[in-house]
Amino acid sequence: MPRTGGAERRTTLVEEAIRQFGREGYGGASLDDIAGAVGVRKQTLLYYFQTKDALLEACLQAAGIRLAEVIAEALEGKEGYWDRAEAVIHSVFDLAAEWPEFPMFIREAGRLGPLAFERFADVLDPLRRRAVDFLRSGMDDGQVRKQDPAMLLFTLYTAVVGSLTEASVLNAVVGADKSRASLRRREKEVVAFVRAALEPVGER
Amino acid sequence: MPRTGGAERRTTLVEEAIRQFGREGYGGASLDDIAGAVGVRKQTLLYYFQTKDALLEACLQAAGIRLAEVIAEALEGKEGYWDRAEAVIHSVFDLAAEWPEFPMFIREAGRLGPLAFERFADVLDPLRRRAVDFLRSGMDDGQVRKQDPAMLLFTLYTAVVGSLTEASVLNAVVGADKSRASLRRREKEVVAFVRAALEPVGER
DNA sequence: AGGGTTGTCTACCGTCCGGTAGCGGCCGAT
DNA sequence: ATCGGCCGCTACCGGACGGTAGACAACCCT
Repeated sequence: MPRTGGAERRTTLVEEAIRQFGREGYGGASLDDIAGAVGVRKQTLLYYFQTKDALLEACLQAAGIRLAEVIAEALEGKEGYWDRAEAVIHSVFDLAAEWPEFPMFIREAGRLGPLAFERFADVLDPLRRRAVDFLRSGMDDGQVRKQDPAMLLFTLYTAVVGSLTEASVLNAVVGADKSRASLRRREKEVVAFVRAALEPVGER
Repeated sequence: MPRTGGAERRTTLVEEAIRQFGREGYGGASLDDIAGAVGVRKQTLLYYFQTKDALLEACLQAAGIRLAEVIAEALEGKEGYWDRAEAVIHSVFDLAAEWPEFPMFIREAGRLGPLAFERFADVLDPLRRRAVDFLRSGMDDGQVRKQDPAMLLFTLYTAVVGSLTEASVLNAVVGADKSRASLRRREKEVVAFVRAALEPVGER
């Protein structure tokens, strides 16, 4: 009933949609529930986004922008190969701590097929290129183990996103707990793992 | 119309359900489609599995059994830490090559919550324990970098399953192709990555 | 004051989906 | 030959969901 004003309502709806798409999956989340969670009727949601697919696209773009911001901010003023890699991982874990459904949503985006994922990835493309160049020059400098840099980036991605999204597996394998402390432990593990995988022979 | 005989029909339905649950997700796959794909009506499916949930449970158990078989077979006659780890990864990639939806289904199982995942993981629990012991003794022997073995197993899991399921990401990051050769390349990458992450200081 | 725009609502539609009811054919045992 | 269970079918139900139509209220501009 209260009129909140267009732009604000839009972003609230997108944020809630990301939460629910992440938790329930795109198919599993209903417009009714998303709208209800922000205190509005489905038809109001459909006023802002003419179709469920349009809502998804808005979510994908918003997620891409948000992630790009977070990573760019983490890179500011960081020097040295390892500092930068660690800062990126840390920033993503921070984002996941404050917004647990965010990585889930990204994984769901991948599941929805390449077209959907591109909407998200396009925003991040400059960062992707930067990361590949970063890894390649690290290899040239002898600070990173030599390998295909794009493939390495993919593997790093899967390790980070996986450790943020596979809660059930974590529970079954390790005996999880959902506390923030546990998240930090996982971050440390991923950082150690990645560091070990990155460092070249004789660097330790 | 043709009567195929109970047990055979059951397994055919389960296999098709795993395919569709993997591709479309649990919510996205319909009983009509699953039944239709094996040439039978939905009501016949419901004759074998009284409810969609029961079908899911059968799939989870079947998937657990299948994976346990594949891994156990891969471990037969293998000696040495690295041979065994590599053999397990290879066997999982082989399974994924012949049945691409299988890893997708496992990931979906994780998404459906701890209860569902346990149905799958319980079958694998002996192997899980074996893997943890294996990693721990490798650490004691100085053949594996020291760390929390359960956590390490989790990270290995995410790296392998991630690289098998995040096709859209692979496409966006590397410029994918879905050929079998590309799968082998990814396997080599994961093996190299894991090896680098496992080996202790000064082992190279 | 009043007309257009913006935002939210009620009411409804068509479709799809999981699940129920119940019929009928095939087949082996008696 | 017939009877009972196994197996597959047609027909249907109730509910959920995405989306449409249109009323109505608040606000803004002139």
